[in-house]
Amino acid sequence: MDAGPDRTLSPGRAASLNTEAANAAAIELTAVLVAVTGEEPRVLTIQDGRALPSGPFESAHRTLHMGLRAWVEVQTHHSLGYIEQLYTFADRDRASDRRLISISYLGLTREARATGEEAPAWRSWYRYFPWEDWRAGAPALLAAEIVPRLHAWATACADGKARADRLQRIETTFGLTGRTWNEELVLQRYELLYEAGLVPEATASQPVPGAPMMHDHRRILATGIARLRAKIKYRPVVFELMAPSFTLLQLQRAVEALAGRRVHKQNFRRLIDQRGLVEETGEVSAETGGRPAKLFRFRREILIERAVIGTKLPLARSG
Amino acid sequence: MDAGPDRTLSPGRAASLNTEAANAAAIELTAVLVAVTGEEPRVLTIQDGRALPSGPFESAHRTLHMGLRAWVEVQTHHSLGYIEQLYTFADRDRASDRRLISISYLGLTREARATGEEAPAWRSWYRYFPWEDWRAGAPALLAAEIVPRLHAWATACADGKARADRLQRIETTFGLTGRTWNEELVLQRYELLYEAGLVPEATASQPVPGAPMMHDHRRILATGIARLRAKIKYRPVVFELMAPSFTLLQLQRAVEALAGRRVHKQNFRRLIDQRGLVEETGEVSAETGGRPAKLFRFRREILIERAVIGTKLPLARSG
DNA sequence: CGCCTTTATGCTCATTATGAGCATTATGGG
DNA sequence: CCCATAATGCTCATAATGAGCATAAAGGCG
Repeated sequence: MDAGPDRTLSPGRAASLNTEAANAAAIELTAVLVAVTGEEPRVLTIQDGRALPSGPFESAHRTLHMGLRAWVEVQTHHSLGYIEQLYTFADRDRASDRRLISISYLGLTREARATGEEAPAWRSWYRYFPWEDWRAGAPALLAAEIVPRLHAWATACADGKARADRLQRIETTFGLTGRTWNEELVLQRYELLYEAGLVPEATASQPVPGAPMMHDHRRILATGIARLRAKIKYRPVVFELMAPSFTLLQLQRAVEALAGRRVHKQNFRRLIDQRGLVEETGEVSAETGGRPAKLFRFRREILIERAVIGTKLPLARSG
Repeated sequence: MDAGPDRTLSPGRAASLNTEAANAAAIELTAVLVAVTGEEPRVLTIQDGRALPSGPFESAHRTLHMGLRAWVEVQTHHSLGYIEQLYTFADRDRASDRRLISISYLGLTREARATGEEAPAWRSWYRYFPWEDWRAGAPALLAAEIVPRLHAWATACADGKARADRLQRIETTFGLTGRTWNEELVLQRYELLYEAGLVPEATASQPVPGAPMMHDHRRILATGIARLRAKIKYRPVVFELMAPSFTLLQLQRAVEALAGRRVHKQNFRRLIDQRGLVEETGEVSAETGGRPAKLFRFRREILIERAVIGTKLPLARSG
């Protein structure tokens, strides 16, 4: 968009000016497919966990949504309960100067045997972001390694103003000194680490723990996790990750897996039935270890009954 | 994405398979630029209000954000305070079977003389969505025309199940029979009207009031309005639309203009200063008609102090 | 000048939402 | 029968939210 003041961008001129752009750009779709299995949030990967499933943009389907949905259902043998566009990355490629347009999607499903030549596999997303799992308290990794190294990076900054800014960002995104941990800042934390040269994608030397991915796939994954962590608080999307019937504790564990933190059990239950999100199936599950738990199912009707509802998480410090 | 089960989408194969796709797709950017002037939410349009500024995707800038920002600043002579990606539409064009990729952005700024050969002009967004302005109560248009015609459309449906679904959607998206109006459902309402054939974009006969736009620009605008209405409730973005100093009533009017509804004055003030979003400039404005109002400025520091803050609107039925 | 209109501000109150605990109830396993 | 493990039921204190009432400060006007 180099248009000067007299070169208004307009649909009418798009066709004629577009030739160069269309030839210079490559388009691909990238999917962040999430499932929760055994209290772990998992993401579908390929290439031995080094990439998200993605590919060229070509489809007989009328919309991207429909194309993606069809593809995922073939891959996972499960219907894709929920799908949402994440972000379109269209930055000029540093190497080739070619423009790569990457349209990313977030999809929620249930885990199944994925098949394909690229060895698709479900992996816990905390493999890529170990510092994001606070379910057992603050990860030791943070105080032991990440924060000191971030501080070192900030302090090494010559310019005083920039140094103060960096310190400020570290404090807020990682919830230090009095501030609280905000589980939604997944992307900001990753980008800070990237900027500080502490991830393999940015540097070769001495990265912080956490498996890397090809291209900017870890950034896309961070975007997906952040979006999902925000979304579960006001939309009943967790249910797309659950079996048809489940106990309230199973539901709670799924939420905790996604949020990376514990919630207060009784308050969680209060909230769930206040909103009328579930109904009893009439059966109970005896496999819980203690008193048998009632089984519930999601009241899918409410998706149409109310357009926007809340499933706010009652967040707590302890379990 | 016609990939069968054994044709995993992968980055590695993207380049080779991509040729056809790249040639078949045209890429353009579309901007929803918003300002608030004289208690009206306004959007920058071209072509006598029939289109949003948009154009081919070609830029010397490294990222789309940067390119868009530079372009808008040249056009509006104002810095673009806030910019965010809205959505990427990439549906197969009904006419040409060519794929048109349209990446849309939402930008907040302040109104200025826009110049250009396409006659850019700021227009109230309620020109395009007259039913979305509830500041003076429910628009008469709704009960008089829209709802009856939607009901007629639903009732004309032969299939009983589909008819019930349509009625249900009408009730919830328009907040009928006991439900309350949800100002965030801008897109859903527009799409319902589109489906019912009540907008000029979908049909030639007897559309409902509300100016149409070329292509799917009114849909993009609806997306932008919806996003902004949601955002002002938890992010202090309104300030990007304000002059450097303002009275609390001016701030409130801006929020009301965007939300399309009135808020409770005292509660609004309580909330604003609870969050510490503003500070007094020390001056007062005498042009308010009554008692002079203190002038405030946005405490821009808080954008870094806290990563996520709330500017929840205290919504009320009356002013 | 005193009254009225208009807007700015300060405060109170009822209700609801949220964060934390305590207590009791079922089951299966020593 | 005692225990550990969960599932559930309830209570309480505090914060957040929706509505009003009351007072203060200007300008316009008879």
